[in-house]
Amino acid sequence: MNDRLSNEVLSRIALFRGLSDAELAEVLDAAQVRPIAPGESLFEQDADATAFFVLLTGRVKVAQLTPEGQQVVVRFVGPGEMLGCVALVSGSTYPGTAEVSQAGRVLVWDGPTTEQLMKRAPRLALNALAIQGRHLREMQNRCRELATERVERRVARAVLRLAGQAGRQLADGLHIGFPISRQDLAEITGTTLYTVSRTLTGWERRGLVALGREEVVICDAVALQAIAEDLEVTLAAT
Amino acid sequence: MNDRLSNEVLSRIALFRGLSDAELAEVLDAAQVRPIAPGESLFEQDADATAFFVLLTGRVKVAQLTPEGQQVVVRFVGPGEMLGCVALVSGSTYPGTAEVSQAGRVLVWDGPTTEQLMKRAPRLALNALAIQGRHLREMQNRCRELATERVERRVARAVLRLAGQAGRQLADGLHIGFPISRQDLAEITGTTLYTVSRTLTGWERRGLVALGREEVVICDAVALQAIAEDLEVTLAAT
DNA sequence: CGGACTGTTGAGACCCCTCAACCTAAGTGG
DNA sequence: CCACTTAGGTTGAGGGGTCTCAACAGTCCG
Repeated sequence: MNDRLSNEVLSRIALFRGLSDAELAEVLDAAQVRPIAPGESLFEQDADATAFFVLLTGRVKVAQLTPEGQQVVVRFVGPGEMLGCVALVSGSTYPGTAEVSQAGRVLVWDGPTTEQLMKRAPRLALNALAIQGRHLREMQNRCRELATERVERRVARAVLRLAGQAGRQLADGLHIGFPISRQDLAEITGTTLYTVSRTLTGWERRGLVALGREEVVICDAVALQAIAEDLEVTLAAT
Repeated sequence: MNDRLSNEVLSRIALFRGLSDAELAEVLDAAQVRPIAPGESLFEQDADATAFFVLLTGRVKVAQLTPEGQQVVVRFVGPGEMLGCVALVSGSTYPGTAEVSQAGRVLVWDGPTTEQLMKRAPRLALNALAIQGRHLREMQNRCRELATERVERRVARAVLRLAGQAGRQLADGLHIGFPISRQDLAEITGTTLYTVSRTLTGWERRGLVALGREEVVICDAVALQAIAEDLEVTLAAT
């Protein structure tokens, strides 16, 4: 089955870095390849964790639903990233729901297989640990931002981060590579779609961004960076 | 050196669960035991990660400092828990500063040794992965709380969580096992010490808690739980 | 063409932060 | 043992950043 997976794709999967050819072959042999379609869920919040995923292509949104019905986006997953690792070994439940937003393909392993593979190829476990550590660090940073920073700065950071993850430079500016609504941005930054809308409109008036339906185009990345970072330039424009 | 570590202590260390006696001996042989004193730092934020710790006894507070000088508490670490795992394999920097708040002892390994041990005993890596996964899930929950919930509820949750971690039931109520200031609670919940003080005083008037210097005693855990959870009882007291 | 979804904008309220003053308890040194 | 210092805590007044609610506009789609 691994003849269908180009080396070029595999080499960009951080989880597999440093594995020997033999180990890689064993891991891939144990995997299933599955197509995923928009709207589909890879897993549901609070369901028992039964599978571990690596996204080959496409895009997935992982979100938590609060008891009151509010959504909070945990993260956006792009090609080459892993999913469902939190519940991996501990045999617990998924902390959120993984909804496919762009079609693509995933590699899937079940729980016992994953554990078995990691025991036979410790490199795999170490890679997973390192990647998960990066996720943990990111969540810590998000907590710090939520606790200490104003909404405008959080939105600026979120837009820049998304552009960094999946940005494409076109003639009119830096586009985010997938549709993203005001509601999505609100759920990422922990605010409301109203406040996001006001913030973005304000930036558009100052020429920092261009707006569209489910679209944000960054025109002046430097100025956005200034809002996101400490540099309170506040050059009394207008 | 492991003759100085009682089996009773070792059995409570989640990281070592499921290791064979031989593996455990090898891991412990590679470790250094170090006493730690209040005020001391196990590691500093943004310093290159060089060591991995397991806390045997004592208590450690891990906090992030924002560029503006505000502190955010990442977590409190108690006996048997591991520290510094985020930077472990990835060879990156520590995401926060680990300050000792109660004297005790730690086990220490350096980076290469840790990696070596995990390769030889995959169970160790899997345990670390599971524990770190739990931490990640907790951070996700905290983010959700910060993004969607009122301060009073966040403080209630924090107090209950701390009591769960290190609570001791005495005659006058459930004590948190270590001194904790209003400032600490503010840094945990992402608010200010003023708001924490007002919230706690309000609870004290209603008989839910008793307050002291760097001390909070839970008198009515059920009522606190009601504030922390959805159950807006709001039984117009007074 | 009508409905559903996404986005914008205004008005009002309120939660919470900020600043300031003051209080109490715990150390400290003469 | 007492003045002094310091750290932790409380409380009040005021202002402002965001949320909430509501109405409306633009866009996509059957």
